[in-house]
Amino acid sequence: MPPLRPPVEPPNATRLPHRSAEEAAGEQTGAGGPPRTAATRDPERTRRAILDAAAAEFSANGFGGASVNAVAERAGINKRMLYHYFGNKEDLFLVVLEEAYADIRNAERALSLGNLEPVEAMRRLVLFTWRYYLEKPSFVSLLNTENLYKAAHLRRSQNIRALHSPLVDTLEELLRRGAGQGTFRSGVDPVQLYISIAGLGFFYLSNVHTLSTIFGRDLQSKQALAERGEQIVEVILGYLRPPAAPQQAAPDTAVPDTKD
Amino acid sequence: MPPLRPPVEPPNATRLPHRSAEEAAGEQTGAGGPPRTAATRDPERTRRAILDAAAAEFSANGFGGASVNAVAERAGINKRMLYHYFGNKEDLFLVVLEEAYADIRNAERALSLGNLEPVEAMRRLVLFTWRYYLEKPSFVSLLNTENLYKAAHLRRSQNIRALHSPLVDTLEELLRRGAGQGTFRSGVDPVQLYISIAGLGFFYLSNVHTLSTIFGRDLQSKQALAERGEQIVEVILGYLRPPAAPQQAAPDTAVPDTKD
DNA sequence: CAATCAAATAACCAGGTGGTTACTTAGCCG
DNA sequence: CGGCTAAGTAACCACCTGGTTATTTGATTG
Repeated sequence: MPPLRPPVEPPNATRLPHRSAEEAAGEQTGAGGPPRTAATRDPERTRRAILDAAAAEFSANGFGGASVNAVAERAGINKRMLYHYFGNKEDLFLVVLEEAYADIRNAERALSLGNLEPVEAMRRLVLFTWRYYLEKPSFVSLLNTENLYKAAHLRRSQNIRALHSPLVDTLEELLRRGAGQGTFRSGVDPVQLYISIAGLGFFYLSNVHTLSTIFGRDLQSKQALAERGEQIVEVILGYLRPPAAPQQAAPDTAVPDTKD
Repeated sequence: MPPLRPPVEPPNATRLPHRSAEEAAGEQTGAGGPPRTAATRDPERTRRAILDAAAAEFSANGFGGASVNAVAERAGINKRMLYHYFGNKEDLFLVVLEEAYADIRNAERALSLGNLEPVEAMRRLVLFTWRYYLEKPSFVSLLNTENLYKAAHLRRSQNIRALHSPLVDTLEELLRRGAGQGTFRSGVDPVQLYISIAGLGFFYLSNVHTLSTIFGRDLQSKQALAERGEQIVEVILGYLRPPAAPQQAAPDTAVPDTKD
């Protein structure tokens, strides 16, 4: 009896043919004898195919539920190659995780929040974070899986911490600027704030299936998702408004505009 | 080679001896022949032992990573009994989930928020939610696992939805009271708000291992946890403050609540 | 053009998987 | 007390698991 696995909706197009259409075009591929081995060797493409397949498999089934056999099949490669390139299941998972983190932090940096007006910068960061999770559900799932294992893999990573300090620095500077001009309350911890920004979206998406079920309401509809994005912005900016009794208003630009 | 499993810290005391101390006391247990079968039959205790063991196993390893052999071992019962009482792995998981939900909703109801002043009631709900997750990490883990499977088990549950409507009703009434007396902004959707309250704590705890790693900061210390609790209260109550320019203050109680 | 080494393959391994078959035994009820 | 059912046990099953062994083959390089 096959082990239960989470549902896979589309016949997932992640399994790449080992050869591109271009390359195969110049030869008689179909009619001839059975091509036992791939005609061309391409370590880079093989590596990429394994990583993509692994990301899909791990995020779909969790670490424990994922099967290296299935990864190899998805990638269209021999299982032995997976061990050749990545050593074992755990090391493969770590590489997938590291890539996922690098991707989001790079996209974040591209926002160039330092050049924007604080409220606008914050709004963009919040919406970016929400939309990133929305567009990359595999990222959400991978993090959940890794936390089930108490970050055992990630903790072995070398450069993970350096990857994240720029984010904290940016946020810190943003909060300082906002507080200086009186549009943000002061004394906000950037790490706590980031966890709030992330959590308001992450939890919604990560738990959308149970939440939809218990509240009897489709939380994945286009409208519901758009509403949630707005909601998160409102919560964060609403929280960041300075308290009614102004702590220390800056003499010049200190108009407490609660725009939006 | 044994399959990788998430770490288990203490030699988990969840495995109950099949017989209570009282019962065993009245007999010569130790010296005699090898007691092949339990001297007493107790379906209720067996059922309970299986459920407790299953909750521990599922939350520690996820659904896919959990092993029914391990559940039986933890519970100190023969695996066949597990199938006798619960049918199969999936049905067992569903019962565990239903129990977990019933527990939190019952505890919530016991708060009697209807009798409290709105701001105080909200503060208590927020802190209760945070502390519940904190004290029952297995609940957090179970929900994550169930969402990996797109709530396939929970969706088959009959009475799950009825279990949650009182929560929404309570929150709705709370928001109406608060808006009526001008301490909360109006037009807040109770479901969105609850997801925010839950998410601010759930995400922190669910992802505490990766977050601690990437930010290089122990987010599980007593102090950090206390700070987070305060933070969540601040974010929610900060958000709920009415906007600076009062929208339309109701002279009496006739607040045009745009509920939903 | 032979040597070399990485890329790739197929077949295999011990042990774990969810689930079952065949059986024994305790306790209740007529 | 006899019989029946539910509680309980041990051994087993086919299949899947992560990982390996032994081998072939493509491409580069001296």
